[in-house]
Amino acid sequence: MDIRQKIKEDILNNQLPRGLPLRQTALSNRYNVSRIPIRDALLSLKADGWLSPHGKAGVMIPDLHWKEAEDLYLMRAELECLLFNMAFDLIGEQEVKQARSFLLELDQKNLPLISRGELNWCFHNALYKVAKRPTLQRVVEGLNAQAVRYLGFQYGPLGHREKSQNQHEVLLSFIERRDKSAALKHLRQHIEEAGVLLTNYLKKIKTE
Amino acid sequence: MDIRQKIKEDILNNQLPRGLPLRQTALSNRYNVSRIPIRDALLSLKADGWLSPHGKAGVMIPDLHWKEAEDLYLMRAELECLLFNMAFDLIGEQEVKQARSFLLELDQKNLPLISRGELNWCFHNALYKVAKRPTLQRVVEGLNAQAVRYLGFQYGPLGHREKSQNQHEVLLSFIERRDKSAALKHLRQHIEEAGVLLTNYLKKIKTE
DNA sequence: TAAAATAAAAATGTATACAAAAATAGTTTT
DNA sequence: AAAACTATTTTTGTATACATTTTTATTTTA
Repeated sequence: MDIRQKIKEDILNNQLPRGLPLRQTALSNRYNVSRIPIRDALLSLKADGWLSPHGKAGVMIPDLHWKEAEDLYLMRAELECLLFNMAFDLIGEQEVKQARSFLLELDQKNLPLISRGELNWCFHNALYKVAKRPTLQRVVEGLNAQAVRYLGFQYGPLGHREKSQNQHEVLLSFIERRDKSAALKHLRQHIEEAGVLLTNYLKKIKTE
Repeated sequence: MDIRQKIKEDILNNQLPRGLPLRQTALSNRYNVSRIPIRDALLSLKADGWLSPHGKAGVMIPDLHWKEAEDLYLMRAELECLLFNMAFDLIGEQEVKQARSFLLELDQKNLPLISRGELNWCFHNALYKVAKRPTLQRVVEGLNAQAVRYLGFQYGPLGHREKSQNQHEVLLSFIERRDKSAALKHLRQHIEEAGVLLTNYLKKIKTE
């Protein structure tokens, strides 16, 4: 597996220090590769919002912040509805079937967070991809990837797994009935609700 | 100046071959640096949508496509209105003044395209930044940076410079009158109009 | 002749070595 | 004692060298 992915997992599982600078040499020892691929990974993760600058040259793992979560979910709501709207008429049985298969995988317990994030994106993307809008799709994919940093709360203290799965099912049923406006409205609510729950939780634990 | 920026300029000015793979060695000779910083720049530009994959490992300069332009401007319209809405009540004389100074710079003739792109972003950002929403701002900045690839059309055959400048002025006057809903509506129209003009033009020259 | 397989080449990816820059510790000065 | 400067150490950035992969050209086979 590639370094970038390993670092993301280690960030999610709190295996790397938060706030302190990540040292390329230390990471190159940890993952048994030279500094070059480490450097690549750090630059790339910084560009994707998984790392932030530390001082003039270093990078660090940024804190999770309600403002970031809120922004990510606000953007997801707007852009995914835009994309879903473009896709809707082109979604066929094929896509619904594929989406359902990802849903089934998501039902597994003890799935690593990063896999949950990927599968969740695969579900949504199975519906979006028929729109054939690569640029919009790429941005939306990036937002979903960033939101993964917050998944520990959703599947942990917020216990949002079951509700989210139900909403996914309902979305598919609206699609099968070809009820576009209901599907759109439901998708927006699905995203907004997750965002509000997460944001409020983050605000709360901040003040405590 | 850093390599990344130079490559962007050379892409805009058609100094590099479109569609063909960009060879790291060739670029390292062209810019008189080793392959490592070239590689960094190519990876980073690929992540930002300025380059696309070519084959299994290489990168190339992607064609300009109406679909991409349309997506970029649709996203800009949604997200910038979101951000502007958050910023509006916090925009003071300071910010309007700063925005106007960028507008003045944009009035210069014979400004390189890449500078026009930067100044245009600076104008918008001068208004957005008071919202203090780094995540949303970063995504919007990325969209603006991608849209720069299409600026050659806007300032060339479309001759959209003057109109755009007028719209910027009108936006500032709505802000000074503290007319939020008019300002918001106008910002959306400003972005959507630019998008529609660009998209239609790209569609047209495609079929000719 | 076209397709598949193989061999040669050229390109990218990674490791190590070195240069430049940044961070730290120590010293001096006020 | 605090601030400012200097020297040292550490860290990142870049160059060169090597390994691996990918691409291209050639040959073989159907």
